[in-house]
Amino acid sequence: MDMPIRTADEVELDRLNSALGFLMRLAQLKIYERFFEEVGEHNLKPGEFSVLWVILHNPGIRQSVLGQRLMIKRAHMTKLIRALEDQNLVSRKVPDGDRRAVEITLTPEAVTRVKQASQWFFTYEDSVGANLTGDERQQLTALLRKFVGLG
Amino acid sequence: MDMPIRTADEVELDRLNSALGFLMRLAQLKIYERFFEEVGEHNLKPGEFSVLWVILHNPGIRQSVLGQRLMIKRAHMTKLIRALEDQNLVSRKVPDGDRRAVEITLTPEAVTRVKQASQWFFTYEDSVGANLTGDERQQLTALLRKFVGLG
DNA sequence: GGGAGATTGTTTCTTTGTAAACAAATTTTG
DNA sequence: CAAAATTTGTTTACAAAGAAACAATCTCCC
Repeated sequence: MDMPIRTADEVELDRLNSALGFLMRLAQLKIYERFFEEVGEHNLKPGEFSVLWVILHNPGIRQSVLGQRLMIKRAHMTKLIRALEDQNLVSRKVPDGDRRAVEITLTPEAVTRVKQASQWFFTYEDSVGANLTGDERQQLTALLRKFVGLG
Repeated sequence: MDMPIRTADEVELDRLNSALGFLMRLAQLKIYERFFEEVGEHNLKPGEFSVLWVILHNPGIRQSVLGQRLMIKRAHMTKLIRALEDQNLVSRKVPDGDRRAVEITLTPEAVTRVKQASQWFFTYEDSVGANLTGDERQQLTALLRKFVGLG
């Protein structure tokens, strides 16, 4: 009857079961967890990789713009960029036009490194959602892209 | 030509555009951000609410099981529960059967409080994904539920 | 041209969550 | 049954991320 639950599967979530925010959080945690199981310490974390990837494809991008697109707060971006600079992966340049801003570029080493890292990164990304059919995966990415407003 | 990007919309994401993990992270951040815009400080954060909600529907649930279901690590769960206990929202009991475990129950005050909070919480949850059609929203939740292995 | 206000990045402080080592109780197994 | 291994929760130390206050620069508008 009122026996306390013993296993996670028996837990009653009630309305939480169809709450989008809740499901999304669970999904993201699951992905993140799997990432470290599969990829382990590849010395470039997913967050760092995506920052470097975007800089690779948008050389000279400004910190603020990078942050807006990746939803990283300015304060945090400062730390990320400095960490990358310390590893000699990016260089910062204050443009003449606007001396408040900072434009970021990859160092040559980083270009090589990121291209190489992209292999395992996207291999992993492709394996995410292996418990869905191809169609479902396709649908899911399309819906998410619309949801976050990426045309 | 090589003009640096100026606005977030122009940023080239390349393959990141269809990377499930990346999109999921973006989606979750967007939800979280909107949460605080809309709900503000409702003195119960989304994480706390979901913990309390699950305890409400599974009285006497064990910390470990709760953590497994909500993907909260044991160390963190300890802190969450203690914080809730300090607010007099939950009570802990070591069961006779297994003296390592801790069974959690809501206090009567918490029952009232959670039921009340559930009104704004689920109102918010329903508003998440307002830029999708009803069908799309439905699809998305179904896909996420399958993805995380619920039901 | 010269303030009023907005942007951009940094710094400092705090919150949130994880990792690793531990203690106590339980289960497994030889 | 007793030693070894596992589970459960806690503690301590640390990393990731955000908030608020700040300084420098730029934009707008009179």
